[in-house]
Amino acid sequence: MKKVGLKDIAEHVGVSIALVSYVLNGQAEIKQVSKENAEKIKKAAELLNYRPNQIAKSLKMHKTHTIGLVVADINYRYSTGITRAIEAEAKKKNYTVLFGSSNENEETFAELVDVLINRQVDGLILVPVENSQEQIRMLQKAEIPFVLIDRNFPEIKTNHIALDNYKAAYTATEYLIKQGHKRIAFVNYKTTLFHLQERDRGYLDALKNGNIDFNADWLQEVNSNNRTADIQQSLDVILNLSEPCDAVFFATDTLSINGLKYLNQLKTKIPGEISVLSFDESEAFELFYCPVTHLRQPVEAMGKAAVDTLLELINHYKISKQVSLMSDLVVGQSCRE
Amino acid sequence: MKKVGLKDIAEHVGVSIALVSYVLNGQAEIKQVSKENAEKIKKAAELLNYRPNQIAKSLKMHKTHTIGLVVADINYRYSTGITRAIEAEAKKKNYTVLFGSSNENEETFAELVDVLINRQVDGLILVPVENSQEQIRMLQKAEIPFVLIDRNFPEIKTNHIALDNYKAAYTATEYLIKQGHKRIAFVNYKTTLFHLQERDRGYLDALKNGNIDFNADWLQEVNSNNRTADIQQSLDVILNLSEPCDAVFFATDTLSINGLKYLNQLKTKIPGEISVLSFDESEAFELFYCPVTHLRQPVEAMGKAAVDTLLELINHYKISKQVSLMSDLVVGQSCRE
DNA sequence: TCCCTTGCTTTAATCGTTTAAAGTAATAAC
DNA sequence: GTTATTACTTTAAACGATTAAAGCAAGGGA
Repeated sequence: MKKVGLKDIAEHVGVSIALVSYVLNGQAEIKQVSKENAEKIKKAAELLNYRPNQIAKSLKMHKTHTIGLVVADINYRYSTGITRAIEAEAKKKNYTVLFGSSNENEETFAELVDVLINRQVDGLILVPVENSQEQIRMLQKAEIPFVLIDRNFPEIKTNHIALDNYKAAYTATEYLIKQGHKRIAFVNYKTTLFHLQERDRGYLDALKNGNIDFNADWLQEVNSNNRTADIQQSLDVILNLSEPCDAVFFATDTLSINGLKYLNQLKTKIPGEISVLSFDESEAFELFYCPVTHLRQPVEAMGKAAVDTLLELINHYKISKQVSLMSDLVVGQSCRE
Repeated sequence: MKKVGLKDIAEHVGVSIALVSYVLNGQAEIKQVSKENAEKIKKAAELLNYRPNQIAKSLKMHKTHTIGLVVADINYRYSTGITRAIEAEAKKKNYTVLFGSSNENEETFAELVDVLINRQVDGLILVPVENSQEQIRMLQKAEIPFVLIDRNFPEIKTNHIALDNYKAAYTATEYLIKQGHKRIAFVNYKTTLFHLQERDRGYLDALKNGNIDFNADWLQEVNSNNRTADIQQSLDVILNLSEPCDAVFFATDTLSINGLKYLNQLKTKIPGEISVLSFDESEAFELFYCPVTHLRQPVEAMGKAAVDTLLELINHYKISKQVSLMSDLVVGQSCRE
């Protein structure tokens, strides 16, 4: 079964290709196609099971109705959430999503962006990886519409959608203080990523405003390529201080999962011996013996905002938009009351 | 910054477009392009930062170097695993993956397949949903290269890659019997999907060959759109039989997670009061108080097999390939020793 | 001198669409 | 009875690449 094109329909009906195109694009009225022909053309298209060749259309129209999405790691819960949200929103707007996962790797990220551009995506939604500033600047110079999501670089002015990480971390820490915790640890990645540093800042400010004297041992930094061991070491430190911590706040879900696994191993009782609070949610929390109190990101809203912003950019509204969203604190039973 | 095309390079160097095309496609030798020009052209391409327009190329070549992937639900652990595997393998072969999630919905599935075909993907890798037989037959009639993965319809002869579900369920059940269990329940979805029915068959045959008299109450069927409640009811049944079950085998990870949550709620001790075995793994198992014994699917091998098979089909080798893979039994501590 | 290679380059058709612009009857206006 | 208008329809040039086929010098052989 060979592909049927406009030509086939035109021949079948006995009119020109142009007429067929007009009718099938809903321009029958404006181009004053006779009702008779319009009818015949529609029937023939149906009969021959015509599928427009989007490739040809894209070439002519300089629009592919495709947006490219690069997430940091498809294995993150955040990634599947945001992918789903973006896909759903894009579909509503009649766009297709081409997507890839950089696995937090700079080269892979650059490659993916390249592939997507070569495929003529109309725009990009990106979760940038560490040290991808040059790549981002390149996109700006090339005037390719894009919006950053989840993360951004404060030194580069971009359109981006992100959580108010400072406030989120602040709120969570404040919550722990209100619950009566006096020695709150924070486990974060050692990173140059702004959004994670903001979480540090929120944590520290909340302590200060809560009149808690910060002890440098409380802020533990984990190296992402030595995660498991580093987390264990971090927890060993905060549990064995002369005054051990009574709460630990993990800066991401991956940190939480690893941390909780180790705490399980140590048979540390939660929240009896230590309270636990996590940034981001995880499917794994569902089966933990006590529901983990965590910050939930509004992925649907983020996805929608990202797609909306990108489409505005694509449609040549020269806009500058920085959307900052709030997280919800989902109270479980992993923090002392 | 406007897009640079072959024309721009040609003008810059002062040659024809054809020459540029030859050189940039590595046909310099065979087309006997002078070294001088070849050199100049390559330099100019670099200088102007030329990116070939894949759309135009695709239109001419009738090949997009894109494969379409439709998974059942991006939230399944299996989906992210297989997506990753397929992406990686496709990348090696220089193909891009366009993907979508049907959310187990028949219409969404059909729509996605349609969109992908309109985008002229070279072929499709599909996890078909229930009642999508017509859609599959349509693809065969249209001679569109595709391979089914994870699931297939025995009544339609297709190329497919799937687990040997019968053997996997058989092996797992046999394992439970060897561990001394006498009353083994199996919780599965109520479904017409062949691969899930095969799991039933494996379970039943293992019981028979293990000389265990099957009790109809042991095989519980859950309605997927009333999952939570149905699972609870199922567990209530098997736990409250005059002779309660001493093991429960869940047919999928989603069933396991829901089941374990309920067992947690009931404070049923695992494996003390009941042993648990799960098909598929889940991130959630990591934080369960005892590691869950489960069957692990070889997603990497499946992804590779799917891509390989599809590319063979695309390259006009008219093949018929049904790949059946084995799962591993990952022994945890959720089954009585 | 004429023709045939050889070595290199250009011309032009093509892929399947879109869409200005031009063409063509029939009807209306003067 | 011309000319204008209306109501359609077709022509043909794009879009940016690929690639047969044709073109064109310069050198070699007769």
